Formats: sequence, structure tokens, C-alpha cells
Amino acid sequence: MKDLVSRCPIEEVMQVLSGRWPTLLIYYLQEGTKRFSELQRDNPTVSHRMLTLELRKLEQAGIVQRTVFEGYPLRVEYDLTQAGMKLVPLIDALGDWWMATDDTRADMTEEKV
Amino acid sequence: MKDLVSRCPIEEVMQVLSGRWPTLLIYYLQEGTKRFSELQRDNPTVSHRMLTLELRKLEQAGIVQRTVFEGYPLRVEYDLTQAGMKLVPLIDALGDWWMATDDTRADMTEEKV
DNA sequence: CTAGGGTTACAAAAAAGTGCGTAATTTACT
DNA sequence: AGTAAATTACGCACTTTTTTGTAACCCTAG
Repeated sequence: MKDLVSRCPIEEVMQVLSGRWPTLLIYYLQEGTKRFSELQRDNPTVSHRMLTLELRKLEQAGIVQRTVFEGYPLRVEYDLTQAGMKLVPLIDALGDWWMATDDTRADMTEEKV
Repeated sequence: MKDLVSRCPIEEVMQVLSGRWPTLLIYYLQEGTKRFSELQRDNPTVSHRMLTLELRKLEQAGIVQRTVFEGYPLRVEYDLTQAGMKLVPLIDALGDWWMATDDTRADMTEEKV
């Protein structure tokens, strides 16, 4: 992520949501408060490092709230913020659009015989 | 883009829309039919390689229609498909959300003094 | 020594940029 | 008239940049 001085809101929001993890994390956080390790379990293929990086990015973007509970072992909880929750239906709408346009699309899943 | 066998529509749609160019290209194509070179002019920083790759991806995803007019110099036109046009308001909604949540966000644009 | 939630340095992989080549016709120059 | 150059939309190979993964280390109470 370089400049983020794009003047175009769509470009900016896509900079946050682009990639494999952001929408997935939002999806899982939609289920409720989650701890770091729960998110790891929800998504076994994300590396430890990516998970921290992406959560930080979402936090900076005001989508995710990070709460640290001091004490040992350390506990950190993640939730969607108000803004993050408002984003959920928009992302869902994209998923719905994708499913609805299934037929109009060259099948990208199989044709690699 | 590796497998795209994700079973999750959101993951799949994000695989198409992720990155800097897809939404931008959709935005410019929304203005009407464009030729390759026009899109290049609309967006001076995209390399011709990326432009071809991204347009092909959008074509495969059923978002963009590519029409070749034989003859020399070769002419190729790009438009949004019906499905592509339906996607536009969803992307706009993301932009609106981004602007609306401007205040709830750690300022990512300046703080690098 | 473990758990939890990291950070950091280094390495591998993926994505993006660069520049040359191509086609057939038109325009430009001499 | 003859040759050179430009045009359009790429493809291909190569290099650079960016992103992601790996592994090691940190901290502290129990």
C-alpha cells in the first residue's frame, strides 16, 4: 500500500478491501467478537503475520476495533466497529451479485484440463 | 490469482475486483464504450500489460465486453456488460461508505512526517 | 515450559513495469 | 515514386517491486 492519496474514494476503499483476507475477516467478525486465535482457527490458511497485518489495516480503516485485555496470558479481542457493520451489507451485495451473474461468466473454476 | 475454487461468493468476487485497476476500469467504462487507448489515456499510470491483463480478467468475469474490429490499425472496443452495469451501483456504494466513515478512520493520508 | 499475541529479519513467490516485436495500412518526407 | 515512420492493441521475455510466508524471538504468570 503506497500512497493512498488518490482523491477517489473507490480507489481508497479498494485499497483496504483488496486481497484475500479483508472481506473474509469482516465476514467472520460479523459473527461476533473474536480473539486472534479464533480468527486463526476460522481461517487456517492465513499466516500469523498476515493476520496481524490485515487486522491492523482494518483497524486503521476504522472497520475493526481492537481491544487488549492486560493479564496473562494476554487477551486481545476484535469486533467490527459501527462503520464496519455498515460495510457488511455492501459486501454481501457483491456476493449476491456474483451469484446472480453466475451464468454470464466464463467458467473460471473448471476449464484447466 | 490461484485457484478460485473457494465456494464463497464474496471471496470469488473479491478475487476479480481486488487490486487497483478493476474498479477504476469499471468506473471509466461506465462513461460508455472505450477503446484500449482511451482507457490508457483515462488512466495514464496503468501499464499496457496490466491494462490487457485486467481487461481480460473482467471479460472472463462477465463484466466487460470486448469487441474486435479487424482491419489495420486494429481496433478493439470495450463496454460494460449488463452484469457489469449492475455492479456499478454496488461499487459506488462502497465509495459512499468510505466517504461517510471518513471521520471514524485514523487518517492514513498525512501522518508520515 | 506453555499460552497468547504479537514483532522482526530474511526468503520466496507473486504481481507489476519495461521494452522490443508484430500486423497492414496510412501519412510524411525527400 | 520510394522509403521511412506512425498507428493500434497487444504478446513475450526480462527486471523490479510488492506481497506473503517462514522461522525465530519477546514478554509474563502459572
